[in-house]
Amino acid sequence: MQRMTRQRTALADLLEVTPDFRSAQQLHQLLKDAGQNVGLATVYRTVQAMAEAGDVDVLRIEDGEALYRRCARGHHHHLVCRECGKTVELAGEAVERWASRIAQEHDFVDVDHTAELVGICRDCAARIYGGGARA
Amino acid sequence: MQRMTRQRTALADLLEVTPDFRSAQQLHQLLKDAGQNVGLATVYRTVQAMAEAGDVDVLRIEDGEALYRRCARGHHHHLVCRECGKTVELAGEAVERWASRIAQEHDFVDVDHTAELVGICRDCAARIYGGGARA
DNA sequence: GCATTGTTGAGAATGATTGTCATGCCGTCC
DNA sequence: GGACGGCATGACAATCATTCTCAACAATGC
Repeated sequence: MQRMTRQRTALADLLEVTPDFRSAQQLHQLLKDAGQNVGLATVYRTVQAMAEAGDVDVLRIEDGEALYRRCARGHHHHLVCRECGKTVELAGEAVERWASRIAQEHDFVDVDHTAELVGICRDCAARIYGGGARA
Repeated sequence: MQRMTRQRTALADLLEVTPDFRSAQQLHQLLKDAGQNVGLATVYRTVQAMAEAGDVDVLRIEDGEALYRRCARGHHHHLVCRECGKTVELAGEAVERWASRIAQEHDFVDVDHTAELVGICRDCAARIYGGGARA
């Protein structure tokens, strides 16, 4: 049984109002800043349970650190701004089709796939490149 | 300038004959087993340099550990068997088109993407599922 | 050969994540 | 309302991949 504790409520509430991907360490700090003391181990445990339950998405950045974010149920992908963290959820049917076609072509079964896009959003591009066009 | 040292040669030779993704720790152990003592730090440094140069591919497994593998030059994706590690390199033009279309739709620039497929190859499927069909 | 300078390696340091286990609190039953 | 059983918590230790440090080393150019 999943008990609804103060800690889990606090973390769920925090994720509800946090639009960007955050590490477990960051979430722990944010809770502390908000006066909600929640143990680091509890943050890790809870966030992992939520990931398994499909309530949050997990993203691994370049150095292997795990980032979490509240997400819509169901399979989808992301487009993330590497500057500000702004995230767009993608249905990505084209990717599903590609993955299943490749799997068939090579006689693979039970094929899962990961597909993430990382770029720079319009606002950050304007700020960084001074509004100039850039491919 | 890049000097050709005994250590780099040994690592390059090892990667040349290693078809599957291996962690830096594993590569270090394999070198030791082969009588080629190469420091762990050197393995990490060398493998990272090779990754930057595009001579090896990097793959992050679920727990964040980095795996390396000799690869063809140029951008491509992978289809990996989660049982035996068998790897197929994919040109994946469909993914490139999808990524660039999504980037345009959302006004993102400088968009990189990752896309990896993980499944079970025909041989392993036959071994595991007893040769029966399975989607 | 010899100097120059990038490279190596042993071990310490880092930092995220996980394990430990006594204590605490939620849900339940009375 | 109050007791109880057991999952949940948290402070801290432990783990483990990866990076750092820096003196000793060895390619390369001459």
